[in-house]
Amino acid sequence: MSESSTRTRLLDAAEILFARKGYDSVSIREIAGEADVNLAAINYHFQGKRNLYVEVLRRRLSPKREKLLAALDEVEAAGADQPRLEMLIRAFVGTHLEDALNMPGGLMGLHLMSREMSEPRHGARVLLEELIGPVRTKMRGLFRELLPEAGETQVQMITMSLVAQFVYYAMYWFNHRAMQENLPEGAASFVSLGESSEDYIANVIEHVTRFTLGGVREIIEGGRT
Amino acid sequence: MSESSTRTRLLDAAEILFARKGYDSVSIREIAGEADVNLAAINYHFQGKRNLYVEVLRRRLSPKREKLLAALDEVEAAGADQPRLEMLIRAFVGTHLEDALNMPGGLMGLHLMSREMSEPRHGARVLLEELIGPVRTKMRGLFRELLPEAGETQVQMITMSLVAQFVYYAMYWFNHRAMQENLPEGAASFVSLGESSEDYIANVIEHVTRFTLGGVREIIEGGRT
DNA sequence: GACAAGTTCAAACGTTTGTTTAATATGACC
DNA sequence: GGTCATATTAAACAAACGTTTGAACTTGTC
Repeated sequence: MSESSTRTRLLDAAEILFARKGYDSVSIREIAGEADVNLAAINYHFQGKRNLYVEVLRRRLSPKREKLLAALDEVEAAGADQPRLEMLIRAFVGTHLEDALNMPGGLMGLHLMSREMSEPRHGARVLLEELIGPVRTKMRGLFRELLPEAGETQVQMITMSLVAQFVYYAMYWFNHRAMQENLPEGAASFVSLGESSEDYIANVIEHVTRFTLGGVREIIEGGRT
Repeated sequence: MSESSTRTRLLDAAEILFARKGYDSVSIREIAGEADVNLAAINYHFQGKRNLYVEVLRRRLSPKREKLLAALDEVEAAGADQPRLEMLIRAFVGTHLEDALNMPGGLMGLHLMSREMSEPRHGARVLLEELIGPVRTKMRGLFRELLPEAGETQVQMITMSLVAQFVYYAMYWFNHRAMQENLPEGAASFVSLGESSEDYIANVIEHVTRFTLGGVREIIEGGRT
């Protein structure tokens, strides 16, 4: 059935389980079982549970960082006649969500990063060093160029509102089935934004982009009727 | 020192620890130790760890629900000459964040609910039944009244973008110290939005309200140059 | 003071946890 | 075919987990 290496099978199984349940709620026996691998293989290949977790994160970081920086480069290179602010927002949200769709395990990777961002524990250091730091530096530079009137705090909060949205939407995609199951009988049903993940992601990208665009305009130019 | 009852001390300690680390990462020994209470008291008063968690959640739900519904009632009663959309958004965000500030343990309660929303596990049912359901019903009604042009999906996504932001800002408030500590030496520092929690909450309320207002306008009225 | 209900306590229960060990299997190279 | 590094395996390890037990201790009532 699965011809991939023990190491890869462990990473794949661990990624899914960590994303779904969180670090402490997953036992290495569960991971080994899911990967159809002997228990001790985890410590042989990764020298412990924590390092397996870090490696799961790390595997997604470099590709994602490169894609993000490349997408931002494109925005940077665009002419001033183009809607560069909208391009920036769409590139940022789209890159995060789309490679989550196209890459095997990508959605899990995004979900895992979202989880780690809202509860930084075992992988915060590597996440900050290898992904968030470089990307945010470039994002800030672009924002400052495109929104020269904006103050430093405004740029920070705009970025947080932007990140907050796709992090939340990513988490929601994973959790809303479980939530549906837990629903009491009479309760209102939850949001359903497309049957497939393709539909969902496309809808979210479009919505978050436009919503953020409006938010930025209100923050920067607002108050002038 | 602490004259409160064993039961209350357990709820207080558990709330802080569950919010900070998550359900599975906290042992009942840790809780009992923090509350300065014997280990077995947890099972005596709460019949188990899971039920303690549910009771921690439940303690915050009713007051929060009443405050939210009351705040929304005020908006509903406001005259059409007032900026009711802005009032609605500000009431929703403000109620969530402000009673978190004024109530002892309130910030922990908000953080705990944020966590449970992004990772529904042990308390999802009670959270949905007792808080989210009734409040969302009223929110939807108000949105439909104030934004008659908006479709059902638009209202849902606007609400999610709104919730996403203050959930993220609540989490950020709790985590950014830990993140700071984990920062590598050369890395860029994180956002600092006010020294005190009062400053932080006031800034966040103002920002999220205006950002969301702009987002809503763009979504509903946008596309017409 | 004695009884009863409610509460706290130290100790132990059986599981499950992450990790380690030592033996075995596998595959490449000479 | 023998040799060696790499990889996998079953078994065991101590530690930590949630929970239970039964005795000790309060507290209120007569």
